[in-house]
Amino acid sequence: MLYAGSMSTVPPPSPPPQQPLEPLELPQVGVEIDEPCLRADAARNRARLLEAAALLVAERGADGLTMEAVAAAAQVGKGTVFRRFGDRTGLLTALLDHSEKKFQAAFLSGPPPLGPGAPAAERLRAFGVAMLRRTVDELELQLAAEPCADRRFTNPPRRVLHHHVTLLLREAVPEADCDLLAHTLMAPLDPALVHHLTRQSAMPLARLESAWSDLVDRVTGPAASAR
Amino acid sequence: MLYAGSMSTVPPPSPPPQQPLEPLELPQVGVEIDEPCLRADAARNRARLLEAAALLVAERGADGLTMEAVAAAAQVGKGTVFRRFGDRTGLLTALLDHSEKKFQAAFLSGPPPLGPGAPAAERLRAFGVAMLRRTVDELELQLAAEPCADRRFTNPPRRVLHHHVTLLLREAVPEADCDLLAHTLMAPLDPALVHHLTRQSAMPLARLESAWSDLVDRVTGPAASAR
DNA sequence: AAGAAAGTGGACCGCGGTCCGGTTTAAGTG
DNA sequence: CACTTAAACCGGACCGCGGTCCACTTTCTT
Repeated sequence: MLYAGSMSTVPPPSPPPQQPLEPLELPQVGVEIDEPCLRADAARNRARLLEAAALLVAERGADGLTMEAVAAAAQVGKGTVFRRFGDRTGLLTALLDHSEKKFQAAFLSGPPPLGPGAPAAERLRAFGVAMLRRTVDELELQLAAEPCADRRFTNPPRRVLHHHVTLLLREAVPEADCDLLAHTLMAPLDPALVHHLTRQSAMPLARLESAWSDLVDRVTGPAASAR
Repeated sequence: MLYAGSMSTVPPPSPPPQQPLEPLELPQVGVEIDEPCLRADAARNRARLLEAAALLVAERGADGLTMEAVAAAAQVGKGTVFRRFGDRTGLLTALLDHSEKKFQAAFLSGPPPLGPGAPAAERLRAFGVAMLRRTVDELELQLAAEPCADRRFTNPPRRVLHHHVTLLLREAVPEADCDLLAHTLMAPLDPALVHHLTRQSAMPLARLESAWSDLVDRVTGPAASAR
């Protein structure tokens, strides 16, 4: 439970409560969040849905994953799917949750150079490479799970990654605007871009990796005081 | 006519031809493309549609822009809207076309430092600032017009911008992988990010601008030969 | 046992996108 | 100019999907 992935239900389904301030807590590294602990039937249906979804994706591709289809395959009402996962993106995200947590564990507490122990710049290099590999592996799902426009920077997994990069940057280049720099740095790891480059432009993964490395060098290098 | 904006109909509407190779020519800077020159009624309807669309956006916001609504407002069939603009994104893009062309003209042939005549790094700085301003101005439309995932890097306007940045980078840092670097550099100008930062995080525009400037410095600076 | 909370499911809605029979336009042709 | 014809265009019925809603059922607690 590194960031309270989609193991949990979509926040408070709907009814009364809604903390007025800090509606979304910045996911602290390694924080534990009490899982809502679903009711028996709900948990059963959740499992069935995930299983059915994975099956559907496997045999028809991510585009073939229809909310209605997955509901039918799991012998469950359509409304149940939405109650559990919020929307289509939520379902896709849940499918990626496993790998997401593994990845988080790797860079939060795994062995160097990805995990703590190595110098920041080196960790950044390792981070990009690992991320690229993971993205390529799950390209189809990652692409399908990408939320549309206004939620692209608001979803928890993304915020965890961004937060991590920000911390590393603060260590490597304390004088920079690390928050913004982190956003920039993460751009070449974006699934949509990776897809465009590797699939539509047939660019070898190695080139992406070396470009990432160069980028880290440039960014963590001296802050050319030009201008 | 800088890149054959959406003044033209969606490519060849549908029927027979389809050049097997180079289905989308990289928009050369300043290239002219013969406009299909619509039939009289088609041109009239196109104008009406754009007018109606602009009106609808003005009074109900970009989210209120429905293909059916704009068709009705222009007293035209729904099919016509799709035939003319391909899809919703196409319509939104057409609405932005005017400003797009103006912007292109500014950095392709306008006065320095945005246009030719200034050193590359300086042009890059100007480019980012201008782009940020424009994006903030038309945030709502830009956001709504953003194509989903797999077409985000394939649309002509984006390619023109990317091409331009690539050229400037080649001038400023010939030893780098300028194609990829351009993608990275353009990330902080992405409408979705700008929206997230300025609207959802209340970050002042000035900070984005200065971060851009710093970024250009870092990127065009010495390629720290670490590693 | 009984009430409250949580969960369920399928009818329903709106919108983006497709399709195809009918209509209009524009370029020949006598 | 009148007429013909083929291509371009039009429009609205139609489809599928994502998402909502709410009356009903199941589970949990005491």
